[in-house]
Amino acid sequence: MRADAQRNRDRIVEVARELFRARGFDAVSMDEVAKGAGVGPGTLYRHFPTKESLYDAIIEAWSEKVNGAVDRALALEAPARVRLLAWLSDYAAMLTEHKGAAARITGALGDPGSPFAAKCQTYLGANQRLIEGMDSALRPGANAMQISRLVGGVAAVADNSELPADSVTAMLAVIADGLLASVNA
Amino acid sequence: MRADAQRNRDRIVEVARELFRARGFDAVSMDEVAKGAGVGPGTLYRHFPTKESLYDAIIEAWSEKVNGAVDRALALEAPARVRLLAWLSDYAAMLTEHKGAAARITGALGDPGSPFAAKCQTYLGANQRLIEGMDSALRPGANAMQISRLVGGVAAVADNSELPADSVTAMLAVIADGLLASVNA
DNA sequence: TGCCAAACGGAGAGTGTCTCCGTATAGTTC
DNA sequence: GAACTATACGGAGACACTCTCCGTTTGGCA
Repeated sequence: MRADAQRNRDRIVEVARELFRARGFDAVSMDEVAKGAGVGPGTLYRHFPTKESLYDAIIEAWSEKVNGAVDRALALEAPARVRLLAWLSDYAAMLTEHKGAAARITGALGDPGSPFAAKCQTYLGANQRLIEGMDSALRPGANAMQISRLVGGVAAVADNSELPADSVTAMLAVIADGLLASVNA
Repeated sequence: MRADAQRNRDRIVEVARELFRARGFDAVSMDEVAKGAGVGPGTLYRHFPTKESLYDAIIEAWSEKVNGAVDRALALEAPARVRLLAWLSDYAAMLTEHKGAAARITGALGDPGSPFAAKCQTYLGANQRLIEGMDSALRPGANAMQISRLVGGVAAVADNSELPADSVTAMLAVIADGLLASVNA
């Protein structure tokens, strides 16, 4: 890649990350990103053929964080409930870090054609590792996809309504206890 | 209201309901609704100043269904878990009846300025009635808003990903068991 | 220095929500 | 039934957005 192209790409990602974080995916227009980065719309679309692909580039680094969070949760010397809740909280926090991300990523969980497909695989894999690491303390039937969707739902609602952290924690606690419940009916 | 205006309004609502149900809120344009109802865009906007207000008119009748569902759940001669799950399932089913509704309504839960504010009050009231009718079988801290959001989150994910009914039921079961869990940590 | 593949950027196509305003008509009054 | 007026109609178009095309510019190399 030519030096000027690399420079422009970097500036676009930087500007877009800040704009998306502050105001959310939908509320920021591509023209705005282009103007903020000092390039024309054509240049922006040369680097990122769709708005979603730009978004994907922005959350690139997340995947790495995910596995770290699972490792931390599994390494805790604590009851299953605490370890589970630690992971769910980290997971939800990562999903709500960027406005609009939770709904978008959770919606892409079952769609191999999505631009986020690779990230979804990382997430699902992380949940799978957690399940295996917890040695069937979870209810029968609990699986990575289900957990991802449950937490994704909570995160999407939290993001959408800008809920305070303790509301989110309380909802995640309900889910954690539900996942740990021995089904009795 | 003049007779022709009433006729047009009725036709618009009828056409829009069918279009929204089939293809979802975002995928249907107002021009399309206008054309389908045989009126001009100006007429459509005369009756419904925003797209959301049209949506609100369409889901008008829902509120009545909600209280019926609570009554049915409370009247069941069955363990708390069964009654709770019955209500959560009904609630989620109503939210996913129209594509896009779950996220929209759940997002409006805490926003008094939303066009859906009245409907949200109905939903919250229904959940409150359920809580009171279940005589504190629920975990401490569970409240109408929290339950609405939890179920809304599941419904939004289900709607977004077009999940089969049994997946939704499984997720609601997790939430129901979580809500019934005696918090032990 | 000259070349050219690569990158740039802006005009504009296509689509969406919503508005303005001249025209048509329902309902009332004589 | 005719005239009148408030009400409703409908389409052109303003404005915003995503994304494309293509003539122009420029970085990197021989």
